[in-house]
Amino acid sequence: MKNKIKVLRAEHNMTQAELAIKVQVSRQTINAIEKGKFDPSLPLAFKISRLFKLPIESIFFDR
Amino acid sequence: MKNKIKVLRAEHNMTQAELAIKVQVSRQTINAIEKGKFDPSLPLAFKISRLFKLPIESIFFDR
DNA sequence: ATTTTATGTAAAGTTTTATTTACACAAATA
DNA sequence: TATTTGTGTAAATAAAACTTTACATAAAAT
Repeated sequence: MKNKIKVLRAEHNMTQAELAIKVQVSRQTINAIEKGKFDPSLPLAFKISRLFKLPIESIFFDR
Repeated sequence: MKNKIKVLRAEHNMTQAELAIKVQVSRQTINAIEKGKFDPSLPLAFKISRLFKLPIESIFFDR
């Protein structure tokens, strides 16, 4: 599953570490998700979605 | 995290077993998610969302 | 030129999600 | 009444998400 987190971070001038703190995970977790190493849990996807004020479907792509 | 899967199943006249087959998980996984024992993975949430043709946010509720 | 900041990555370990097998029970049906 | 169907649940296990610690590197700032 791909995602637009890196772009959204750039648009919001936010580092991986800053985003990690805001959604309460480790920086490595954000990095891994951005790099496609694994998918976020549903609750984490919701947190990211709310932070950027965008629907989950417009941030994460299943296909 | 709560969800409306049981209601959506009812509306679509679908058993837990049928839904399980359609989204390719075990019946017990569907039951556990309906009963709130755990949250689905993001890919599974997407599958359910596509099946019922509804946004993830209208099926799953973080708060 | 040196230090700081941001990112990438790796290994070991914990927690959460999902599977498999199995059984109990109620309601519908034969 | 006996059987089938749908649901709830449990224990053992596997797989995936996430943490922690740690190190490497490139770019930006001092």
